[in-house]
Amino acid sequence: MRTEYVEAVLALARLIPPGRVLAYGDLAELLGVGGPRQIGAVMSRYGSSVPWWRVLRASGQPPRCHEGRAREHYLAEDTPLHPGGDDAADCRVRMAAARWRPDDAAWDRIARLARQVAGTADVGSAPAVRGDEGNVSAP
DNA sequence: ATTCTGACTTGCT
DNA sequence: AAGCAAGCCAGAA
Repeated sequence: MRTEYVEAVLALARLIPPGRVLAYGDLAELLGVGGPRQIGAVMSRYGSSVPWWRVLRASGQPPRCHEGRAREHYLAEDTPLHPGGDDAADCRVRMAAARWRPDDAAWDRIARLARQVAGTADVGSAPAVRGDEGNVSAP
């Protein structure tokens, strides 16, 4: 696993604002390299220094074996949680509401990171960004 | 080279 | 809603 990839993943994780989250697959898609499992591998090994709880499974479940610690952060950051489960260790984040939508400035940084991991010789291979797909469906 | 494994996803019961 | 199977991407044995 290339160092630049790790750095990019960690940098991207750091970009996620408090109270918001992103799925492993989202990070992989944003970087345009690798898959969800690669993100998971990076987070597992190097994620301790970044807000790892803001990176979770697409289902809204926190990383395995870290539900308890993750939940404390969610409560502290007012991350939207599913009702009911906000009492047990199996709390789930409401992805529809909590999923981070990067602003223009963030997109710029993300594109920079993507270019960085794609190798210096890429021809504007920005990630398959979806400009503004609606994912915030307010219930 | 081949097989196993994993902080994953998706689709089908 | 919950469990299962197959896909997927890379690193390790």
